[in-house]
Amino acid sequence: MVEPAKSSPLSELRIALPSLPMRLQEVGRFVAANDYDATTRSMRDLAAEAGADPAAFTRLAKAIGYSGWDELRAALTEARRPSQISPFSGRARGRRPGPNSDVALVTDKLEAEAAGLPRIPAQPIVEAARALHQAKRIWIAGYRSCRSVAELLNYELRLFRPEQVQLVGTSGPDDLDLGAIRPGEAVIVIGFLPYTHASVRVAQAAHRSGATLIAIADNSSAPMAEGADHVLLFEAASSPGFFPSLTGAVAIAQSLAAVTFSLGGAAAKKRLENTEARLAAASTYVSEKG
Amino acid sequence: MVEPAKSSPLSELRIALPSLPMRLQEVGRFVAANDYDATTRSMRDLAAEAGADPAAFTRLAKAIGYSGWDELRAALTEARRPSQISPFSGRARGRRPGPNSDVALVTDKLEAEAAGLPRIPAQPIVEAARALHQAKRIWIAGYRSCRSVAELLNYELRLFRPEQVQLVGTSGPDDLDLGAIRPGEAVIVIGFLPYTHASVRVAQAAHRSGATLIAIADNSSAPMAEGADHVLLFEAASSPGFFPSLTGAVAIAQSLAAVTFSLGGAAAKKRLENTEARLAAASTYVSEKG
DNA sequence: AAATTCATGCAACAAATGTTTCATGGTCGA
DNA sequence: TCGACCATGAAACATTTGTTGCATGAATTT
Repeated sequence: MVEPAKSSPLSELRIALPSLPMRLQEVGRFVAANDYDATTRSMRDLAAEAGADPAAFTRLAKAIGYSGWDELRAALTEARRPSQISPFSGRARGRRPGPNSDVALVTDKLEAEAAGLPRIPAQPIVEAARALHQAKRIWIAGYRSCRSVAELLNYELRLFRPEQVQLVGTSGPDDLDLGAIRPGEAVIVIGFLPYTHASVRVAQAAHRSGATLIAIADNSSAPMAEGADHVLLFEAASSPGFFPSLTGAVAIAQSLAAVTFSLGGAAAKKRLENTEARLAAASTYVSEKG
Repeated sequence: MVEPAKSSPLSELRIALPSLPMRLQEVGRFVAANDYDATTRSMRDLAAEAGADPAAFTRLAKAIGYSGWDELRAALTEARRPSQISPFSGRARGRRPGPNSDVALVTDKLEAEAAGLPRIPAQPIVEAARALHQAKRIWIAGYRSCRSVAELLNYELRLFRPEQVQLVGTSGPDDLDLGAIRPGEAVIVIGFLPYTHASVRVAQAAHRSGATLIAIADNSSAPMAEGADHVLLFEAASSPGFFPSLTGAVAIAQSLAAVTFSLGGAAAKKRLENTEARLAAASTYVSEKG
C-alpha cells in the first residue's frame, strides 16, 4: 500500500515558490531555510530578521492555501514534531504465521534498534560521566529486566574503580543501602515503563540524601527521572517485539563506562591493568594459543 | 550545597521538581513530558490541556530561576534547536583532547554499534529459537560481562516459561548444574574474547550430555562454539572504546526471546499474561496515572 | 487558638501577536 | 499615455498572550 504522498507544508511551499511575487519569494525562502525558527518565534520577530514586512508572512501563507500564518505555522509545527513512537507499530500489524515471518521479525527488530542508537544524545552521557568521575562512591540500581544493565555497568565500572562502585541490594535488602547514600556520591537508576516501585524509591532516596542522581530511562517524565541531575534517554519501545528493547540502555551504559574510564586517565588505566593481571593469574581466561 | 548541573533547562526543571509545591510539580511534569509542545504552543493552551491555571506556568518558570515563562520557553527552544544537536556534532572535528572529544567518542561508538546490528544474521537466531521452543528445559550461562546478557535472557524467557529456564550457577556451584543437564534440554552459553574457563566447561558439559548447545559469541572459532548446534555471532570489537561491545549480544538475546515467545503461541501468551498479572497484583510497578 | 505564611484560582492588565485596511508606487496592456 | 491591476510597506485593528494583583483557603507556627 502506497501513501498518497501527502506533501509536507515545506514542500508545498517550495513548489509554489517560483510563481510567487518577488517579496513573497524572499520570505518563503527565509521560512524554508529557517523552519525551526518559523515554528518557535513570532511572525514579527521573523520579519525583523528577514528584513521584511510582517504582513508578507500572512500573505505568503494565504498564497499557498492556508487561512493565515497561524495555520501555516501549525502545519510546520506538526511536521516537525518528533516522531511519536507507537508501541503497536510492529506487533499489532497482522503478521501471518509462516517460515519467513520470524526472520522478518528479527530483521525488523535489529534494524529498528540500530536506528534508535544514533538518536541517543551524546552530550548528557558525557556530562553524567563527569559526575561519575567526581563521585566518591557510585551506587547502581536496576530491577527486573533492567537488572542486567545495572549489573553490566557495575561490572565495567568495577574494573577500574573496584572499591567505589556498588550495586544496590547486593548486601542485604535495598533499604540498607538507601540509608548509606551520602552527598558527594552518585546514584545511577535504570528503568523504563512499567516503572518499579523499588527504582523510584532508590531515586528518591538519592535525591533526598543530596547525592548526584543519574537516571537511565525511556522517558524524561519517568518517575525516577524526577530530581535527577542527569537523564539519559533511550528508546525502549522503538523496536517490534514483545519486550521493551534494552540495547539502547546497554549502549548508554557502555558509553558511560567508557567515558568515565577515559576521564580517569592514567590512574584508571593502571587499575584496569591490575585487575586484568589478577584475573589472568587466577587463570580465569582461556589462554590464547597460536 | 552542590551546584546543580545546569546543562539544559529541562534538567534544571527536573532537579527542582521535588522541592516544588504540588501544583507546580504537576505543571512541571507536564512541561517535562511535553517539552515540544511547550516550545510551540501558547501558555494558555498548555494550561488548558494540563488542566491547570495559566498562572502556574509563570510561577513555575520563576520558581526555577527564570524571569518568566517567556524566558523558560526561550531556553527550551534553544535547547531543542536541531542545528547544534544533530549534524556533525562531534566526528567531523579534530580529535584533540578536550570537552568535545568525549562527545565524539560517544557518537562514534553509538554509530559503530548501530552499524553492527543489521549485520547480525537473522536465520540462525530463528533456528536457535526453534530449538529453544522444543527444549524441555533451558540452561543459560554467561560470565563476567556476559553475565548481564545471560541474566537478561533468563529474565525474559522466564516470563513465559517460568519452570523451564534456569541460570547456571544460581543454586550452588556451577558444577552442580552441569551434572543435571539432560538430553532434550538446551544450553545457551554466552561469551567472547577473552573466554572464561567456566563458559567453556559449561559448553563441554552440554555437548557431552547430549543437550542442544547454543553459543552466542563474537567468533565462530570460540572454544565454547565447538560442538555447538547453533552459533549466533555478533561483533564485540566493532565499536571504539575500551570494553567489547555487548549491544550485539543483547540484541541477539532479545530477538531470541521474542521469536521463542512467538513460537510459543497462545500458551506462551497466556503464561506471560499470568506473570504480568501477578506482578501487578504485587504492586511491583508504579501505576500509570492519567 | 490566633496569627502567619503560603499555595492557588480568578480576573484584570499591559504588551505582543496576527490580521486587515489603506495609500503608494510600479508594471503591463490597450 | 492612460487606466487597470497588483505588489508592497506602514499603520490601525481586534485578539491573544504572558503577567500581576487580589481574595480565598489550607497548612504551619506562635
